[in-house]
Amino acid sequence: MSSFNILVVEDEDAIREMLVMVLDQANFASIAATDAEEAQKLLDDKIPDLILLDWMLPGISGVEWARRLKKESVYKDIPIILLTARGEEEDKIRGLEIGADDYMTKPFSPKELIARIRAVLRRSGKIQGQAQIILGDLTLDTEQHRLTIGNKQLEVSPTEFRLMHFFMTHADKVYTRTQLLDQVWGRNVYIEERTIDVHIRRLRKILEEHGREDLVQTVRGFGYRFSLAE
Amino acid sequence: MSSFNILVVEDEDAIREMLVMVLDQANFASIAATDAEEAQKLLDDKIPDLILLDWMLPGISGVEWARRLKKESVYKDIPIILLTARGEEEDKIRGLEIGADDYMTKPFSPKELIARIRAVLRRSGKIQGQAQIILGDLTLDTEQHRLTIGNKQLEVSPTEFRLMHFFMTHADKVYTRTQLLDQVWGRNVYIEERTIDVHIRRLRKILEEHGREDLVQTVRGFGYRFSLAE
DNA sequence: AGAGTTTGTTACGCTTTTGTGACAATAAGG
DNA sequence: CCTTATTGTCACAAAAGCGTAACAAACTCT
Repeated sequence: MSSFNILVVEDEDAIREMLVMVLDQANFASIAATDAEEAQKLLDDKIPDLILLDWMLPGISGVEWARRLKKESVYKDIPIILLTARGEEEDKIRGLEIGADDYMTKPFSPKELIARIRAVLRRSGKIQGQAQIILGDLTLDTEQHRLTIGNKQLEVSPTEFRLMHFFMTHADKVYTRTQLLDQVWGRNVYIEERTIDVHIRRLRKILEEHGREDLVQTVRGFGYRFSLAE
Repeated sequence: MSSFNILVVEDEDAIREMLVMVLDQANFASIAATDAEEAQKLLDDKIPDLILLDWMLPGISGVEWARRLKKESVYKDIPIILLTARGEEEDKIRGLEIGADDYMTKPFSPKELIARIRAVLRRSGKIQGQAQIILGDLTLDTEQHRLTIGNKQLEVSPTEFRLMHFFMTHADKVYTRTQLLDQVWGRNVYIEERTIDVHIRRLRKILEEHGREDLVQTVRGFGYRFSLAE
């Protein structure tokens, strides 16, 4: 995996250093700034693949700077992950509104951070995941965002697509509802486990309409399994 | 589904007791200490699967102790979840550097705690034992949650699966009904011992339907033994 | 703003699972 | 061979787990 360049904008020394360290360990190259002005200079020098941006910054705030970036065509495609100490929903919504690609609430584990960075890079097309997952006559194309069975295309909702994507990349293994929530919805989501059942039901219905009956299997007392077998 | 051993280090009595109680209910075995020194002794005695560590401790602080642990190869792989009171945000960040695996801010819900513990154990790979247990032509796959004999799949209930899992991982040894209840059902479950007999019967029936007669053997006066021999 | 989708939650009914008591069968020991 | 302790088997009721529909909230897209 080639190295990516990540711009860290964070005014607190301890946190900034920690971030750089974590990134380094995960084989990301990083450049760091303590405020928006400094960051802007680095940006002019070299366009990074991703920006880790603190919400609160001296001078121009992180959000404000991000908003400006997203308006300029040169920068608007750089993915931004916002960092904030407060886990308030309001901030999150505002952050995502201005076009941030993800949002991390401090404190976060290094592993989670890295995972999110990868996810964002993947989404923005910088990391090429496997574009097509093929299982039997099922094909899920992440680039085209299409799910086909044979040559027929299935109409699935975003959640169904993600669920299907997870299943197809983790076939034959049983997952509990909790695990599915973690993996498909995200770790810090607060959703009833029974909701999974409903989504499974919807997925099954779509699959049934195309003649596939037993792809999603119930393992009573444990969870669900996606498998071509049996 | 063997129980995990969790070391709780917390100086406030009420919280520590609450933790132990919650863990117990979730079928985790726990040992508790009130300070780092005491915890170290317990650690020397037996390596736990996870440590729940209060940030603030009398004497050596939780962070300091954690840092030391992470430097010693014997201990460095034990996952640590730090517990902190609200309003120590900054400190928590610093805790990341020492390699804690997660954080919990007091007060937290038992549900959340258990969820995080599971997540950490899952990440660190401890929750996944050996995926496949193979004994002769019997295969039990915990990931796929399948039990096969030759290439035929056996339809077993959750309890039967757990029982079979225990038997296959503890073949050739005799277990009393009490032991089986403890190991397969859980320590704090109160069930009649004769119930075991019924489950054994059900298991035998399924095995018989697939031509295996004497896998589960009665040792009169003691209990049952699972064995391929005889 | 409004129509149509998507998504999460809840409630209800059905099926499977599970624990238990009753009784039959079996083993042990004099 | 008879008595007693132990185990095997069955049937049943309670509980748990799951599928499904219906509803409401949130989100999209024009």
